[in-house]
Amino acid sequence: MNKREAIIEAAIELFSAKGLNKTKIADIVKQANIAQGTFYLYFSSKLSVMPAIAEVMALKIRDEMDEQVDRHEPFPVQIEQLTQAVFTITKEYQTIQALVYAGIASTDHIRNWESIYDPLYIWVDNFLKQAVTEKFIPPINGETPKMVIALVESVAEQAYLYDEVDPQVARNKQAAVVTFLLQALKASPSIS
Amino acid sequence: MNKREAIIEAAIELFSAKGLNKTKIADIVKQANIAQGTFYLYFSSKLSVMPAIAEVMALKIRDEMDEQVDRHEPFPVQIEQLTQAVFTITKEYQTIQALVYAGIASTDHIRNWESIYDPLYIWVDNFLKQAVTEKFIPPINGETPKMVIALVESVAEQAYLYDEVDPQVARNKQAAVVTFLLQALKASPSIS
Amino acid sequence: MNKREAIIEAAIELFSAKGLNKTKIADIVKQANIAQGTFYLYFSSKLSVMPAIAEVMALKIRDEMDEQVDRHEPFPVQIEQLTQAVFTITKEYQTIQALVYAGIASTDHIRNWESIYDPLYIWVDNFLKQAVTEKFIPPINGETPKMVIALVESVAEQAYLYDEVDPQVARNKQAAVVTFLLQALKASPSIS
Amino acid sequence: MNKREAIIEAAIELFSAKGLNKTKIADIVKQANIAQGTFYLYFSSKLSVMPAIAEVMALKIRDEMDEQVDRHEPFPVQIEQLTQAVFTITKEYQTIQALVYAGIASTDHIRNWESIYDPLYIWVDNFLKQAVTEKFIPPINGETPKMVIALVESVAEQAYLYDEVDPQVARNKQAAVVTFLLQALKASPSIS
DNA sequence: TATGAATGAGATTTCATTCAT
DNA sequence: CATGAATGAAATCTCATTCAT
Repeated sequence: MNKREAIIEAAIELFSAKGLNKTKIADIVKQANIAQGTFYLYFSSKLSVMPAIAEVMALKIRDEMDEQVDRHEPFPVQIEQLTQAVFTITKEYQTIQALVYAGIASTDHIRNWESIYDPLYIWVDNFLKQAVTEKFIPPINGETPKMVIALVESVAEQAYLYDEVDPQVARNKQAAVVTFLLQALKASPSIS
Repeated sequence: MNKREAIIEAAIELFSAKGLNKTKIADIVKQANIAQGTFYLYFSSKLSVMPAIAEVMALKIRDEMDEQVDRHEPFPVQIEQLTQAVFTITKEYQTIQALVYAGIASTDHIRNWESIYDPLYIWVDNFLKQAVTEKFIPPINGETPKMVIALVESVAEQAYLYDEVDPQVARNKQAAVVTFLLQALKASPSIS
Repeated sequence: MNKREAIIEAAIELFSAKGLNKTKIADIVKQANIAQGTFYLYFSSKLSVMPAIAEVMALKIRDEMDEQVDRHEPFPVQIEQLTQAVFTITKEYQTIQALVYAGIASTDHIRNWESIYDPLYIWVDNFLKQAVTEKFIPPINGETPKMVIALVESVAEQAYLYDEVDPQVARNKQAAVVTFLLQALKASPSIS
Repeated sequence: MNKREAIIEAAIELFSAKGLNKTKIADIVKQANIAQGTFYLYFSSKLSVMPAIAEVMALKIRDEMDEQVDRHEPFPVQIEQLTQAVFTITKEYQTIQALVYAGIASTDHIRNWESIYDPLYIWVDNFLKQAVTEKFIPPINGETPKMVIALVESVAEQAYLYDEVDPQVARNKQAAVVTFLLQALKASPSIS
């Protein structure tokens, strides 16, 4: 079994559950079933795992979108599917997005951090451009993909972090963000 | 002199400058000019200061909005002023904003998060409702104020977090978020 | 209300319940309903309360003996009543006897510590001498009173400290110590 | 070299010399020649060393008895030798004995106290049973071994705890406890 | 590569004591 | 006499990191 991946997986799980500060390297190695010293063969410190985590998380969201979004559906449905993908991942991995920020804030500017999120940005960018091509929405600004992701992630976090118990609350928030997004993107009313 | 406030102020200053992990309680008490033990009369740990900081930050943003937004201007201008307020505070307290987010998310004092941000939510809610009254925008969803804040904060963080030197980038992002917001709110085109 | 006594009473209760080390002066003053600083008007330190406690405890045991022992009963019954008195107090104030030792061991030899226990020794000494006079037992050694007290206290502590749950165990131990004592004192078989 | 044993040995030495409160964990690790953190690999706190110390002390007393008691001597002599063993160890480890007692009573690790003293109880139990077999004493109660130990330990502590300079006092107490015990055990008068 | 006991610097935390009110 | 917030020295404890195996 790949120990590097085991570390990343363990770190994601523990950071999600206990937060960055309360997770000790001792916890990570225990969870990953490796020896204390082995950690340092793959990473130089706790924070140095963060970029790898961010990368994995970005891919998880992208793949979830890829899986859930059906390009044959009307555009508003696709938008709903897209938000659903983010909500699903956020629910499973709680606060990882905030932790990524924490990682950035705690580090002395990691190079090309943004590029780690590129696969996700590119996917959403393509998604929106195709919608433009298909005349579902008017041409978009270059910042739009990032804003779409940021918005949906923020709402998803608020849905699961603070209101966790009631699933209806999450559904309301998701509906609201879908509407908000469709308006922001000036989506043509679907013919349905 | 209020020692509790001195601690919060010192913590904001030091967390901004050195980050959460590199700031020691010893640093905070030194900065606040109090004894080591006095810290524990007011807070139980370093992280337990975060909610108080979040409260202060929410008020800072609200007050900045209150100051910058001119209700006599056309609505799109007001939206620009509102985003400007968030960008101003985010720029000044770069890391604190991410830290509030992540720091709080990393602890278990999260429960009252929503109430901490209430003053800000209420301000934006009133702001939008007045815009509805004045027919600048159609009636809004209850989740809209939170989405507006979340969106603008996310974009502002992305603008300033990554050590980007170019101020033009921030300006672009701000312009993009203003446009995005106006569309999402279905603001009537200003007459200008 | 007498604050000095309030402190002693609070200390007995807390030392019994939490032990010497885990009891803080802050706990004592809280329990005694006085201010932190007030403690130092009556005692110079936590340990300096110990002699006062020992004094109170010795008197408690003596008074309990005085109350329970009926001089008109046959001697073996009186011995049983005497042990009963010790068991009663030990049960109520758990480990105080051991704590008194701890106090001694933690201090740099308190003067005339033994004299604090004098009232109890004297009572038992008188009790035994009367039994000698009444020919219940042959003449006793000067150390006997202390040995009687030490033995009964030790057994009582073992009864309540480690075997606490089962009341039958305590009863067995008490019966055993009564028999043991009667033999040690060479008590004449009672006529019953 | 076994670090756990080094810690226990160092703790015994230092608690004897300086008492429980004045002995710091820093002192123990220095004496044991290990690093500060290593202490916590073996014990969770200063007090949690006490049960281990108690175990060692019980074994010391048992071994001393085993060495001093000569089964070929008349029974009263053996009893004297047995008490002598306790007095010897108590004199050598004055404060430790009281500390074991009080220290253990002050914590919550008490549960296994009886099992810790088991080796000693078993030795005395065997000793007394052999005396029964050899008709030196009539059959004994199950509690008797514990009472014998408790009594002799209490008297020995009283003899040495209060800094009494006069060795004659200790000798008197020992003689008294021997007589007391022989009577309690209903030992047949030796033929001498 | 992999291990995990050991390290020890440096962090957090405690709490007896003081002192201005 | 009484108070209790403030103190800060000194303690406990943590945990990232190392290194001999």
